[in-house]
Amino acid sequence: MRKINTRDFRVATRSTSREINRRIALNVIHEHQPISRAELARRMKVTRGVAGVLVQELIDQDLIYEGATGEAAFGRKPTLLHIKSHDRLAVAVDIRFSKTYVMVCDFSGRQLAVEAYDTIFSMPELVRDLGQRIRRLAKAHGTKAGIEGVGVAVPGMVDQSTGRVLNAPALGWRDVELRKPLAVATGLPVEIENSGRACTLALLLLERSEAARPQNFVYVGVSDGVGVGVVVNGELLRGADHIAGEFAHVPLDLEGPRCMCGATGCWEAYISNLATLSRYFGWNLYKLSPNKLNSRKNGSFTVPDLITRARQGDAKALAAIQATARFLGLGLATIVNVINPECIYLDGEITAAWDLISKDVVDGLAERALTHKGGRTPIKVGSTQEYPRLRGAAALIAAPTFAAPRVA
Amino acid sequence: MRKINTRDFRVATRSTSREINRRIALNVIHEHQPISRAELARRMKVTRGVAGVLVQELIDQDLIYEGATGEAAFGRKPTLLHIKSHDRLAVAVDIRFSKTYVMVCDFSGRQLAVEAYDTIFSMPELVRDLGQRIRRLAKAHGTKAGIEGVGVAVPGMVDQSTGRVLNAPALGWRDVELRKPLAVATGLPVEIENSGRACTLALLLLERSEAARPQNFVYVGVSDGVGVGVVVNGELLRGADHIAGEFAHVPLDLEGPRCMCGATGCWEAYISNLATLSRYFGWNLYKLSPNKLNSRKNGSFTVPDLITRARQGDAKALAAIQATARFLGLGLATIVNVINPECIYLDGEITAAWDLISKDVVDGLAERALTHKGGRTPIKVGSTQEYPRLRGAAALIAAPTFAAPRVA
DNA sequence: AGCATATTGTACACACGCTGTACAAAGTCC
DNA sequence: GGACTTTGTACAGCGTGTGTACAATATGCT
Repeated sequence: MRKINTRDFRVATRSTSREINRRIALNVIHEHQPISRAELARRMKVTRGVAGVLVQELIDQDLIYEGATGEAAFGRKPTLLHIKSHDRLAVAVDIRFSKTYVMVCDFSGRQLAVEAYDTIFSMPELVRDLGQRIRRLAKAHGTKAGIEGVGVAVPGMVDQSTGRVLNAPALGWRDVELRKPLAVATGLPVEIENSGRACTLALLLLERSEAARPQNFVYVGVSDGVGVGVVVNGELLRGADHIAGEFAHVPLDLEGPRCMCGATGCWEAYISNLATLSRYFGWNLYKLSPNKLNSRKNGSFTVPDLITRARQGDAKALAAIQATARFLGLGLATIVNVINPECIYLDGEITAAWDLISKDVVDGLAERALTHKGGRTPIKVGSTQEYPRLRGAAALIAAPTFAAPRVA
Repeated sequence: MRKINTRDFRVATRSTSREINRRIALNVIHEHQPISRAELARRMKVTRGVAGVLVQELIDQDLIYEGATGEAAFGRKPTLLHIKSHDRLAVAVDIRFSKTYVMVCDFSGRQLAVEAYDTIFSMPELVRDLGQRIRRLAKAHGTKAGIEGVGVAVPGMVDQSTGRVLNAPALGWRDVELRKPLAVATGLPVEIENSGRACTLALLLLERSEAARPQNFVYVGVSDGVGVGVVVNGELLRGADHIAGEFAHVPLDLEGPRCMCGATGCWEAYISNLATLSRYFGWNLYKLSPNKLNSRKNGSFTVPDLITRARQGDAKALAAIQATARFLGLGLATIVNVINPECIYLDGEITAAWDLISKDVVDGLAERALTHKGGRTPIKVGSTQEYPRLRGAAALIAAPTFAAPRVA
């Protein structure tokens, strides 16, 4: 039951129905490709005539193509339709504290080239360097259609409408303009987004492996920080200023350990990789300044190393991981009580130890979930794909193709 | 950018455009009534011809009517259109720990009759009694069109799709079926909803006083418990099992005071009326059992009394109220960081002391808000209407008239 | 080979809905 | 009374889904 926005609505014209149905057809083809016109018509519950017209228009728009002839037990054999994603290219950029990754890929996420190098933090230099790399990569790998855009994933809060990075403590950025200068330097459309939310977009709009992907889910990526993306009714929750979904800084305890954001007791301060390592090494996060927190992350001992020790029988290592797991579950309970998603996608280094921690996570979740069913919200662990952040960045460019047209 | 649900979509038919535009017209008329066909056409940016047809259909559906002739400086005078709400009636029910309220009202929320009586907690009796009252009221006040439905607001979690009350600790209900038996007892359609969310629906879809009502906002009602309703993109956040938006039980401190829900440290346990009174009287909520918590609420000394004492110079009373205000603000910060609404509607007894507490609330909010702008999210205080919960209950019946048609 | 059967894909008449133009109705100003 | 303005309706035109018909293609059986 959605309210019509009486100050910003779209009246239906005589081409609105076609726009809607064309987009539905594209999504059905995307999910069930390869698929024939007749099968499309059955799934859409329209006549084959209309399906044929919709398909022809999508072919004219270069969004799909006719592939080989399919098999059928009886009757005329169908011509199968496919999404045209192989020769549509995007550049994906993932800027992290340690490294910056740049990838050229097609709209299905297939990698053509990947580069990684030490992140440049100062702003004019970063744009100049990144612009040169992207132009070089575009020249080397661009098809005749060229690169259609640059998607950038950043560990921080981004006003996606203006392309400004509002606050990225891990990079030391505050209210930095990035989209416009990078667009000028590359000559391409640029989209910037928080890395967790970019991953969420990739899950929502590009992933087609899992047939039953829900319209309401939450993505949680635990790494140096905690990135969260919320999908409500098939739409990424953005909020009034495009900064919604920051569950990472919801407190578990107002007087808890210091967080990189400056506050205390944030969920992130309990479950980030740094927090897990701190438990093992006995660092006192309550007394560290935000600057010193950052320097700790440069250590050579990582969470995967900690998991290895836990598997080798180091009881302290196991205890540290399981303590994180409990707090992870307690924070997920907040997400479940507030968003009530169909499922939660959990990603990050610590998920490699899922067999060791799943009980603690689920127990923590059930402990504070308000309903029995909420406490049993399915948690799907680990990304099947390499470079989830880069896929997310690419999704920023590729996803709008499949989005529903705005109506009413 | 919304994803099309490929397992549950609606293809546009040749009447879809008309459905969309008719509903837009209804909403524009609702917001700007009285309004002429020509003015409607200008606001919708369609020709007067189409507007005329849409209006005729809405008249045929008995949703609007032609009123008096309006004034104009030049030219032919317009016939003004109005929403037909006066002879469309609903019954609203508000079940609370202390009293149960029943109201007959029209679709604009205008009261025709109100009754209040001690709440019956046991289930077959409640339905029998309520059914009798509603049938009697319907007979006394029903027009020829009759009553169109019964809306019930309950302090607890409700699966609005099945009409079951999943958990209402204040009433001692757990997984209670209410909609179906009440529908049988009254012979009317019945809708059940959490009281905070019902109020939110009323704000979203019925209130037309405030021209600039946002599409993204949060309602927070502080009373015996804390009711929260979240509106995202003009739609009430419901979640997979219709239990989303429970910010009341997000913890401020995992080890905090005992809450009626059974957990500890919930926001509600810091800011409910009981929590405020406990601060003044020195009750230790950490050590009280949930049962005893309930009995405390029966006391004759209320928050309004406490506010009176604070205004009379009772420093302890003022301190208790302001401590609540600070925690109120800290919890609002979580809402702002997670939902990022355009504004927050705050209601409840304590808002009568807004002049005494606004600074503490805003300071608490700014303290943990992740962005400067988020920390300054406008807070709109107090309901202009009497019986906000009853208006919310009525909205359950009246609101669907104005909802956007589902498309794609 | 020839026919019945089944499925795919296209064509066409028709109904429905928005668009743009024209015009009658109604009222003000000079 | 005539020029002008605004409201409300009528109508031809075009876009789009609906339903039916039919050609194209392939299998199975006689």
